Amino acid sequence: MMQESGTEATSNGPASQNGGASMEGGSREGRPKSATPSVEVTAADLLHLQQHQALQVARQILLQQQQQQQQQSQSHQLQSQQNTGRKSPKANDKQQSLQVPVSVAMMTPQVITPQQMQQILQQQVLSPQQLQVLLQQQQALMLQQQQVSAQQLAFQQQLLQVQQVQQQHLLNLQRQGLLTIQPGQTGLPLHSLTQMIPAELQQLWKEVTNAHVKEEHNNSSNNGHRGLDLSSPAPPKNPLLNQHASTNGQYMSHKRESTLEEHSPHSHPLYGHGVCKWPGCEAVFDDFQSFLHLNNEHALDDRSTAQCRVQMQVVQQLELQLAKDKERLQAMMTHLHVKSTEPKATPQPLNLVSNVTLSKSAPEASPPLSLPQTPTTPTAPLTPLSQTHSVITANSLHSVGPMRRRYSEKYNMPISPISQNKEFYMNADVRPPFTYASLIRQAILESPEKQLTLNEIYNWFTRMFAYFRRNAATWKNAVRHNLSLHKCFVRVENVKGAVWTVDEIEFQKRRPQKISSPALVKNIQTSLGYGPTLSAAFQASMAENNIPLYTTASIGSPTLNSLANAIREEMNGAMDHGNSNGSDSSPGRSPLPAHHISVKEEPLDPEDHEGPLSLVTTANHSPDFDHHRDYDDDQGHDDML
DNA sequence: AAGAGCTTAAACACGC
DNA sequence: AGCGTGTTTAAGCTCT
Repeated sequence: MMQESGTEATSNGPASQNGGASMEGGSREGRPKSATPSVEVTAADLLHLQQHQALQVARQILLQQQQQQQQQSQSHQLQSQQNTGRKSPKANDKQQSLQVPVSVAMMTPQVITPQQMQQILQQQVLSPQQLQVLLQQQQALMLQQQQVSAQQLAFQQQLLQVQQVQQQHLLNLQRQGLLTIQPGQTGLPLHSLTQMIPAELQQLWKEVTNAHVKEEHNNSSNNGHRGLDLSSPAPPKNPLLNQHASTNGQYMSHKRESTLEEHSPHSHPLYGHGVCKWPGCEAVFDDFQSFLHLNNEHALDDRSTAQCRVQMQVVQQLELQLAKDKERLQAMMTHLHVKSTEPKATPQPLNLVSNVTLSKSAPEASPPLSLPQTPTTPTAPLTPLSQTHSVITANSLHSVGPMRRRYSEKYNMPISPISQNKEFYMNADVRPPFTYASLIRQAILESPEKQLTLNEIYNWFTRMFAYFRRNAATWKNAVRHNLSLHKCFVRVENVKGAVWTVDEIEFQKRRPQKISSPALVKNIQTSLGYGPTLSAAFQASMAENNIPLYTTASIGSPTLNSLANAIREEMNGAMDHGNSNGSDSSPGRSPLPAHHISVKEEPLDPEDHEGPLSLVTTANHSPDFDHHRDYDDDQGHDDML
């Protein structure tokens, strides 16, 4: 597949200068050497990610299906029950998945739980057809077309609401070039997304659908494979279905119209400021009447369905992220002993605190810095932004990312979240946003004895970062180079040979790089971008936040995410000045060429003390990768040369 | 524009 | 001779 080529290119050899690295690194870094167009790579990677995701989803669905099958015998009985008691029982997963969205949407649109969303999403991710099939099933069961219609309508409404929230994100993404959706072809990306599903997924799908479909639908005999083909309109299997399912065009149009009508004149969730807010569609309409294009352009079809799915995913991710950010905020406030004026979310603020204390150097605990005020303020603004972060799964990211972004390192703030990052970097071929020095330090500090042999350091790199599983010659050379170059790394002769240790004082002395406001602003702008390829900053922020860019779904979020991060960073930066510490080191060149965003993350997860690097693992308190610095730095020596 | 930090590449030395 | 480990130097970038 495309991605393959892209990936391969990347993975190629280190031999050629950056070989693989160059592609990723090169392009990302904007180095002249790499010839690979970053854009292409990005696209390919995205696809790759999408596939991964699709596979996962497929597996999940398969499981669900299996469960369902087991319950098949009961299904018939349940079917009758469905008509009456929907809320109840989850006797039948499948049915539930089908009904949940609908029924829930109708009653309490916003109350849909993540799980429900997930279910819906999963089902849909595979294919719109599946959704349709499900709907058909219901219909067949109910034999009440009206009901079906109502359900779809409700479902759509739900989707619309969700979209309303996320709409902007998608648009931003598009602007960045991540999504090349154009007004006319709103759904292309999505299509590609679903269409790119690998053979493996197809098989899975077949298994699932065949088993399911055959058993339940005699007439659907050969549709099993269709699920994947989102691009093609779903062939009507069920007469009833055809009426609306295939319709997209008309039947749904009617429905949609009614939907529109339901909204007060000139006000529709998908219509704002004279622009159609449908994801990827920025069609301009002078008047609300014209906006009826919604019925034509965004009727129920594969494309729209796929978009809805994506949107749902986005929302889901955002919800998760929001929850996280709330937690983070709470933790921050708790840590700073600031009484929150707002009702914040969950507790568990301790995390942050604990982290701090954990850091060995923490002692100096850096004065919480002068953040005091920040916390409160940020809340409001951040909230919205924070939503952006999509919490995605590690694997989803694509490797295109820019390599190192040191931003986060610069500031003393603990960087992001990370427990997830850990996994993220372990699985995603994404370059961690830290300098080699920082990574090496981390590796050493994580070791029980705070010392490692060169080979152990290598192993740590490969173990913790998928990115370092290739181009060994390149990064190993860099590791050695850094060990020798930086005073902070001390070689100690050992019985067995030599081991490397870290001289924290020296490490802290490293000159920190701060990002001035102007720069920050600039970064933000670029990241918001309107830049062609997904801005490095953007990626960086994602990486640090653990946000994989995965699917197009998350698409929109990143932008905001980076913005949010940038803001946070700025705040941090301000504080930073106070305590300069540079701990962090690393300024490495951020590979992000022109734009970077300094993403600084804050501590969010308790577990993650560290930034992206956080590696994980270390379950033990990691030596504070970042915290450390954060706090230590204050010591005063700082650097700033 | 200069200086600094970082990454990458590469040459070279040493020891096993 | 080959490989791993270390050290250095140099070039190219980005950021301040």
